[in-house]
Amino acid sequence: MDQLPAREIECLLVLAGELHFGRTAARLGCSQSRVSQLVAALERRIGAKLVERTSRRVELTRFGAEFVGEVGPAYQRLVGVVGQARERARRGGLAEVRIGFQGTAYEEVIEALRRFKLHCQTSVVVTEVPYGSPFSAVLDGVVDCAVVELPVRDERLTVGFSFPPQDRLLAVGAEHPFARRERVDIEELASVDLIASTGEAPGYWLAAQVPPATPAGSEIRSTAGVATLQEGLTLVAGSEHALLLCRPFVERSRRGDVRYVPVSGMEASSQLGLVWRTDRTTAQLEYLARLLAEESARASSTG
Amino acid sequence: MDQLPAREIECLLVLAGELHFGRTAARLGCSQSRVSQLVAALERRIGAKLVERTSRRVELTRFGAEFVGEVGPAYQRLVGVVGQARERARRGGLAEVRIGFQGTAYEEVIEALRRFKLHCQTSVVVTEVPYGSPFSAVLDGVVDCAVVELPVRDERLTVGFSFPPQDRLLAVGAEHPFARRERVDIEELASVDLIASTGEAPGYWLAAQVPPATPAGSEIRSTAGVATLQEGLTLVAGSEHALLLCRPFVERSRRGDVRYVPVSGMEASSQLGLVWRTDRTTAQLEYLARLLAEESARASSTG
DNA sequence: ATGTCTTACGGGAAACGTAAGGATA
DNA sequence: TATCCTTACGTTTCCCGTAAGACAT
Repeated sequence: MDQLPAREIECLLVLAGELHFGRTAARLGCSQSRVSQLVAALERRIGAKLVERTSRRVELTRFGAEFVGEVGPAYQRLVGVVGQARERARRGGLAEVRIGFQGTAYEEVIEALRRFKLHCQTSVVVTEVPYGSPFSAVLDGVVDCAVVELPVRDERLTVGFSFPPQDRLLAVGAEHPFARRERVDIEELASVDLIASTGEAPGYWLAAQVPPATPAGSEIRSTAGVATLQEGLTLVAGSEHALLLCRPFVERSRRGDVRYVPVSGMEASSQLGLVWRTDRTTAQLEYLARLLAEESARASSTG
Repeated sequence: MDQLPAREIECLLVLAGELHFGRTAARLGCSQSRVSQLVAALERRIGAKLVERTSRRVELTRFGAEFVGEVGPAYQRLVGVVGQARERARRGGLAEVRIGFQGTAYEEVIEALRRFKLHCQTSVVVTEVPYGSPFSAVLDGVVDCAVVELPVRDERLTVGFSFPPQDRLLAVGAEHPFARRERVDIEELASVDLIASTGEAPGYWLAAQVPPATPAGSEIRSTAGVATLQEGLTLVAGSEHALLLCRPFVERSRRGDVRYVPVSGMEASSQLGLVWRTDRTTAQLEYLARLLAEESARASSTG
C-alpha cells in the first residue's frame, strides 16, 4: 500500500470547481502543466479517467464526479482537523482539559472554570481525585491538573496558584469529650486518635495533613485510615476518632452527628493549590492559574 | 496554506500504536531516522510537541493523544475512500448507476437490475426520461444509460442490447371510426390524425415512431404533439386523434375509454434497447447489457 | 490564429538512508 | 554496555516549471 496522494486530490478538487486547468493552476499557485501532471497521476493511480478534457472543454467523468463527491468531504475534514490542531497549538492549549479535585470545588473555582472554558474554547472535564492520593492522577496523566491540598514538594509538579490559607477544625463525634468545647489547643491533640489518609501520598504531605506530633513534641495517635473525607466523617460520627478538616470543606458538609471544634495554634494551616506536571506546563494551564488568582482575590475582597 | 502532510500523519498514527520508533519504521518500510524526522517535522508544522520521548521511553503528549484521536479517523476515512474508488475502478464501475426509462420497465428489466445491483454492488437510481426526448438525458449525462425506443443512429450513442421487436397497436377513442375494428391496414393510417412526440428527438427517430407517410406513399396527418404517452392517451380518449403504441406499453396501461387496434403491416415495428454514451462505455454497462440479454431470453422461452 | 491541454526535459528541492552522536537504564 | 532516539551528511528520487507540441475553435 502506497502513499495518500494529497496534492493530487487537492488539485482534483480545485479543478472540479474551476473546470479549467489555467485557473486551477492559479489557485494552486503552480504551473498549468503541473495541474495536468497531477490529474494524470491521480487517474493512473485510481485506474480510471476522472476528467473528460479536450483542449476546449473540461468536465468531470461520471466516475470523477462520484469520486469528488466522496473524497471532497473526507479531504476537507482532514485538512480542518489539522488546521484546528495548529490553531490550538498556537494558543497553547488542549481541546479538553481534565481537572481533578480533592473533595469539592469552591465557588470561585467554578467561576474561574466558566471563564476558562469560554476564553480557551475548550471543554473541561472535572474528576474527583482520591483524598489520600492527590498527586497520582496528575503524575499518571489521568488529569491535566488538580486542585489539591498543599504542600507539594516534588520536582515533577508545579504549583500554579495557591489559595489563601484556611483554618482547620477538629471533627469529633457528638459523644466525644471535645464535642462541647468552644476550642481546643493544638497540644491537646495528643489526647485524640486522629484519622489518617490511606493512599500513595508522600510522607511529608501526609504529615502536613495529619501531624504525627504536637509542636511541643507529644506524639499524636493515629490508628485508623480512610480513603476519602466522607468516609472519615462517617467514622468520626460513631467512634472516638477525630479528623482534621479545612474550613471550606466543613461549610460544605455539615452533618448533625459530628461536631467541629477550632484548634488554637492551627490557624491558617490548610491551603489548596492548583498543581500540574512540570513537564506539561502550558500557557493554557498558566492562564487557568491566573484566572483562579483573579477569582480568589475577588472572593476575598467582596466576601 | 500549505500542503497536507500525509506521510507525517501516517507515521504519527503508526507510532501512536507502536510507541517505538524502530517497529514503526519497520511497519512503514523506512529507516528509523526517517520516523524521527517525520515526527519532528509534524511537530514543527503543528507547533506543539506530540510525542514525549527519551531514549528509553516513547509516549504521546496529552496534545498528541488528542491530535491522534481526531486525525486518525479522518485520515483512515480518506484512505478508505481512495481505496474504494480504486477498487471500483478496477472492477470498472460506478457506485451509483442512473438508468432512464421511456414509460415503464419490463419485468425482465427489473429482474436484470436486481441481479446487476447484487453483482456490481452498486445502487441503481431509476429515472423516467421524457418520451419525446429519449436521448437528451443520456447525452447530457443526467443518466448513465437508458432503455429507449430504437432506432438510434448516433455516433455518440451505443446500443448495448436490443429487446425483441414488438407489435404496434393503434390507440383510438371509443367514438373513433376504427374503434370497433378487429384490425386496420397500415395504408389506412392515411385517414387518421396521428399524435406526434414533442421533444428534442432527431428526425429519423420521430419518423420511426410516427411515420410521416404509409409504405404506399400516402401522407399521414399529424396535427397534435405530446410530451409523454400518458398525455397522448388522454388526448386520444376525447378526440379524433390516434396514437401508435407498442404492445408492452398497452398491456401496462389499458384504460376503458381507449380502444387498441392491431395494424397490419406494422408487426414487430417497435423495439426497445439499452443505450449509453459511447465515450462512457464501461465494463459495468456492458455487463448490464448482458444481464438484459439473459433475462430477455429467459422471458421469451418461458412466456 | 488563439486559447487550452499534454508531453518532454532539465534543474533543484526534499525525501530518504547510512553512519555517527548522545542519552538512559 | 546495550538499547534507542537524534543529528549530520550525502545520494537519489521526484516535484515542478519552462518550452515545445497537439488539438479544437
